[in-house]
Amino acid sequence: MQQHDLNIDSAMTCVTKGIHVETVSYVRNRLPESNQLNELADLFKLFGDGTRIGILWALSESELCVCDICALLRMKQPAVSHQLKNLKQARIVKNRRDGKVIYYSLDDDHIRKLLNLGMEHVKEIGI
Amino acid sequence: MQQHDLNIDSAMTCVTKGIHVETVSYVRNRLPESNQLNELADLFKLFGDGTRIGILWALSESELCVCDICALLRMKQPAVSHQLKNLKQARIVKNRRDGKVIYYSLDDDHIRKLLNLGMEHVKEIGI
DNA sequence: TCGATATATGCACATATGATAATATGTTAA
DNA sequence: TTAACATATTATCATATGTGCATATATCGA
Repeated sequence: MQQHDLNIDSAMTCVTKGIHVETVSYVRNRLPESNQLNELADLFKLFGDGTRIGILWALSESELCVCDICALLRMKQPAVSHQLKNLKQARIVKNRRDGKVIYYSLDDDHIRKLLNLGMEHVKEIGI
Repeated sequence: MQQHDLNIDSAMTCVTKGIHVETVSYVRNRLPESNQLNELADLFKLFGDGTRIGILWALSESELCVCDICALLRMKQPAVSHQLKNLKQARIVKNRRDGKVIYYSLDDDHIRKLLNLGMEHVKEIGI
């Protein structure tokens, strides 16, 4: 069953047949702008990695220097620095320098809340 | 400056020198088990994609069938089904069948809270 | 049973991404 | 200034991931 000859999006079929036109337009009006949704996705993407979640959880307990994180998570220093850079660009973490040592901490209390809320979900789901 | 001759992790340097041993062990005791952290990362990973965030936000407004989502997000049906499958496996969405049509909705109110909390952060950060 | 429709699945491919090694930068102390 | 140390950066590579195409499955109606 080929649909290549259609020049409208083949995905439109059930709606052009009028299945849930009302609902779709209702939802469309309530959907944030796509660039805002993309920013939201980018935020969550940074949480979506075992390494970074480890870093974030650690920082939610205490300010830490790069070496502390390396030791804690048994990671190489460049890998940690790389992830910290990503987190910093997104303003999820901030840092301060004290001599040779650079200390990182969470930039915002939303981050802690997101971690806790996510963990609640994980604990309830993981039967 | 090579450190290859060390058989301990080269990342350990600043800690083995005793920089923040106390802090590191404090945080280590408060870190969740690594598989729990990985589950948390997997949860957030599913939020970390523009397509899926779109789907989730849409479902947070209303139950929708696959075709509705296709129309709303202008995506091909297989792509939507694929993502819905991922979301369902993680118990982020659930579905019900009504004849030929399958309706999807959020499985859990945590999901809505996570979306809103994340969006709060995005709105505050986006100068 | 057959055709139409709605959704799911398997495969292939292009892209994104995280880790590593090597090296650079910046800071302190001697 | 030089040595030592903490951190950052760059380039490379292997892997993960999302999408599209083709096709399969499931349900309904004739």
